[in-house]
Amino acid sequence: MHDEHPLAQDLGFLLSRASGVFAKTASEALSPLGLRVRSYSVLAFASEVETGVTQRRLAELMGLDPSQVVALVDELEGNGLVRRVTDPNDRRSKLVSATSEGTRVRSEGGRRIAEAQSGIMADVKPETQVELNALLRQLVFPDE
Amino acid sequence: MHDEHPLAQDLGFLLSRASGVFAKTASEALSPLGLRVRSYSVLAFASEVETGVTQRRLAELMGLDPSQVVALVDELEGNGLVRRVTDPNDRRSKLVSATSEGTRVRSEGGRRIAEAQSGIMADVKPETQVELNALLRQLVFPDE
DNA sequence: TAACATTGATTGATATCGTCAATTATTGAC
DNA sequence: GTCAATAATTGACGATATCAATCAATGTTA
Repeated sequence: MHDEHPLAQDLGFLLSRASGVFAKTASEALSPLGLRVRSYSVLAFASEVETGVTQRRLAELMGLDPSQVVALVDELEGNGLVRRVTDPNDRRSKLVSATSEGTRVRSEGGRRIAEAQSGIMADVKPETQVELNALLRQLVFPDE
Repeated sequence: MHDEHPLAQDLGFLLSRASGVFAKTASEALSPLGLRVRSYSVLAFASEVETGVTQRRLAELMGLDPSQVVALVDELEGNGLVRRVTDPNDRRSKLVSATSEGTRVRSEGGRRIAEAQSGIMADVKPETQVELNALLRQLVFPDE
């Protein structure tokens, strides 16, 4: 085992690079749908719950500044993929939910991404993939 | 085990978020040195080999467009942390190498990052960390 | 050797992303 | 009823990603 790279041990560096590999693949897979990776993520969260998700929660889930969520939802709403309604229980919040068209596009996007990325982890044992998934989830969402 | 998040299974999403956690930590750790994460990475690679690294190679290692490397090296050179000399064997290439000051700053940066990130993986078994490292390396540098 | 394609570095343009400060509307607490 | 806290929004600015075009040097080939 050689480690000529000084950053080969640097987990942050490796995560960033690995993330880039996936992001690039996903980006190309989504491009025909007119979606970016970010937009797709928002759409996916908005598709999950019938009643919708607040933008505050979206920012939290995605690790974004709330102001970025505004722009993302603006765009998706403009394309008719999500709707944004004031939460009747708290009129400060807006509930973002997918339209039927949004739900359809989200599914299509999910399929495309899965297909495009299927090769990346092909050499990795399934149980290792499961372990990796659990590890990252614990790291990203420690409270859940 | 509940997975309320639609993207909880999405490895690309998790990698991106995890990468963000590390990047933010590293960024704060490096800020007192006047370095960004990217600059530090370039400096680290430039510190590794006495003779220096070509910018082409830097772009490849870091997954960047060559034009981004130009700006990064410009900045580091301006701060006296690296030097850039024409490769005598191929006058198209520039060899980037760390100055003595650059080597010192790189060490200091490495220490700061390690300290700042020590807590993040504290709950993860050492052998799992090793496995994760190997997995990501294989994914990012499949040919090495 | 002269013509041509390729490569490495560079510049510039454009779109996206990250971070912060400030504002407005609404809610909660005292 | 006043005041602090919260959710969304806008605007600004620097950082990042991507791409096209240029220039100098090298490699290829007729």
